[in-house]
Amino acid sequence: MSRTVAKDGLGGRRSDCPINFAVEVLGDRWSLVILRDIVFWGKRTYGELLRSDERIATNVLASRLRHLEKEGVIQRSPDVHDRRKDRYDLTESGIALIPLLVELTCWSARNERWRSLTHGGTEAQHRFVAGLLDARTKSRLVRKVHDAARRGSHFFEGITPVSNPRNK
Amino acid sequence: MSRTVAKDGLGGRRSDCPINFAVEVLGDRWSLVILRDIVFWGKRTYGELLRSDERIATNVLASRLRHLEKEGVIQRSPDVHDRRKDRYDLTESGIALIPLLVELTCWSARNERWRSLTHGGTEAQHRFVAGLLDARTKSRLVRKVHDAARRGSHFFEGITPVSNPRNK
DNA sequence: CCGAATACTTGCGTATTGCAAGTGATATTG
DNA sequence: CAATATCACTTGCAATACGCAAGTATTCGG
Repeated sequence: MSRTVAKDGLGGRRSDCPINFAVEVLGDRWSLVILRDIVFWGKRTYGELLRSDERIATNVLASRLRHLEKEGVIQRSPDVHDRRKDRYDLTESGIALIPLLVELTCWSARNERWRSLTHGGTEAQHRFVAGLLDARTKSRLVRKVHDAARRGSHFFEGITPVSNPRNK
Repeated sequence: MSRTVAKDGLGGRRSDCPINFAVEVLGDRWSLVILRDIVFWGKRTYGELLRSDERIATNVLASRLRHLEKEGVIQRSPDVHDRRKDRYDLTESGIALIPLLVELTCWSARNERWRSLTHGGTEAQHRFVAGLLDARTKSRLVRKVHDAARRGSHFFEGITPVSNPRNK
């Protein structure tokens, strides 16, 4: 018996368009920010994700995590060492989002409105963003982020983040 | 005199993160769908954009167009041939979003949940999506979409779209 | 056993989206 | 030139999503 899909064949989606599909999975104010924290900073628990620079509300985080799990982008599992905790790991489909996250970064990196903001963060972050402006370096970086994710690790491994000044 | 920015240097943004920046510009249920119609189908007027496959509500379209204009992604101008109409054209910043739109398409193209939907559309659309699965073809396609946009044209020029069966 | 940590839920106010109808200006038709 | 159609919206209202503060159940460490 195959997966249940409405008789229009769209399974409740607004259309069969691949861009619309991605928008229905990721098109909100938080999903991609959550995935950023998982991919680049290795956050894996609810509490870690809650402490994002952008200060996501606790009920919204819960709602987005369920959504992303339902869409097959992340997978929840109990933490074996601490039974209070759950882990949220990327699925294959989630790992496949890395080029998209890089492309978002790349677009902002070339955007004047973004560049005119005050930028904090670590040296590693600045070098990453600067590297994306060169095509060769960029594809090398995508591979690195990808490899880290496959190892169950994350890109800024070993780097201590510097938090948003607003959150002091 | 420089553009006014709040004293935190973030100009009202939630953080200085480039991914968050892109999310604040594009992270909603409609912005990328509107840009898809402009880039791939050459829609330029309010009425054309209103007739999207996904059936955007008229007030929401008005709101999103103002938002995208304010964010510098599109530019509004009166139609010289018909004074009832306005044109919405991509800015440089909007053209720079093409790789992102392609990446969204690419992710869905590899996603089983998307592939299991019933797919309509034209032969040209199917060939485009299939082409994205090969890296060489993909970068050639990005260039083609880009070139069309620079000419003030669009990728599926001359192709008549087939509409969503839901909208009959 | 007890206080702290963790992953949530609940309640409530505001903002965004969805739906249907209406409006004023311009273009087209007879 | 008058009637009608087209076009880009606006308005009103309901439903959903988001933001904020507080509370709860379970587990951990001591």
